[in-house]
Amino acid sequence: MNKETREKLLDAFYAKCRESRLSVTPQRLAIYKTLIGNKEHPSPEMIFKDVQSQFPMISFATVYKTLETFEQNGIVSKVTHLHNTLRYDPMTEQHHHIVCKRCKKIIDIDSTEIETLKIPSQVTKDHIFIDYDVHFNVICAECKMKE
Amino acid sequence: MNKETREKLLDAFYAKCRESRLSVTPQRLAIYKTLIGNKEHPSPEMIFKDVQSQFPMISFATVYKTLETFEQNGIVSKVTHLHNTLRYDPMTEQHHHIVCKRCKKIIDIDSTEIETLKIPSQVTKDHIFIDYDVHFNVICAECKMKE
DNA sequence: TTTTTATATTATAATCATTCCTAAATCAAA
DNA sequence: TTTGATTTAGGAATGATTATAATATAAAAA
Ligand SMILES: [Mn+2]
Ligand SMILES: [Mn+2]
Ligand SMILES: [Zn+2]
Ligand SMILES: [Zn+2]
Repeated sequence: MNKETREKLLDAFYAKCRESRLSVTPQRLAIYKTLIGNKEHPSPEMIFKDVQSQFPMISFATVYKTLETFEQNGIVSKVTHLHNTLRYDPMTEQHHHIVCKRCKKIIDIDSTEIETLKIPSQVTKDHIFIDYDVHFNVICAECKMKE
Repeated sequence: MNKETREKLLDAFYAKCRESRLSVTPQRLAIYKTLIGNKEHPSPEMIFKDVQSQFPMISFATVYKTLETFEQNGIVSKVTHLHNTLRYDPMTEQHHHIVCKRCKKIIDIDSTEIETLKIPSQVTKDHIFIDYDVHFNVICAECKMKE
């Protein structure tokens, strides 16, 4: 990643923080800098270790909290859905799901309702393709009402 | 769900167990029966509670182990991906991922490589649609080599 | 049917990721 | 600068999952 892209992303970070009324603390900046250009989709632990080298006093709780805050303000995104517990399905044929972000309800999608994706060459090229899953993230009717 | 469908699923269960050399224990049968026709995509805890009512001595470990065994033998499937730790992404624009089932490596897919899905009416009908994610599950080159 | 042997189960302890808590520190608005 | 709100560090607490080891059981063999 070149210097200008980096500068631009940093500027955008400051802008978003201002917009969202988030203080730009040294910890937050360090965490964000660790993420810029990071293609690993890192876990909180990886980020913690990374930041720790330049910032020995940082705490785990800060990393978790900061990432959560960043996500809520559109500064980073989460790759993992339904993270807190395992969920099983007796239906083993490929099908896809609607997932409520609030209550974690999972609903099957009618297979006829969704077109089949062509597998990108990037997938087949270097890897053994197994299958793919689509999650439609929503706020369900019940959760919508509760607002 | 009618009786015949149920019978058929149970027969298939016995067949799969025979095929995979899995003993059909009362616990396994009870767990499978709980799953038949279950549309909730239940967690191990939900399954445990359900089975417990007819099988008071069952242990949590049995439920976990059984579900894992079932999954490895194609008897049930897991809805949750990348379940054990959170993973973050500095790129907030919608894009999709290749995920290695073994090492949990996550790779971005070139947006130009994948067509856009039409949002099924089932999704928009009752829910507030937010976005969707596609995970291509693979065994990556490195993991393939290690075999 | 009995014996045998591998496999499965239970109960409990251990682990791991994540969240909670609180006093102290820091930020930014006035 | 003062002030009030926000953020942090550090450690304890929680909750999900996994490991362990002794006992029980299923199913293959005799
Ligand atoms: Mn399903
Ligand atoms: Mn990504
Ligand atoms: Zn909901
Ligand atoms: Zn891999």
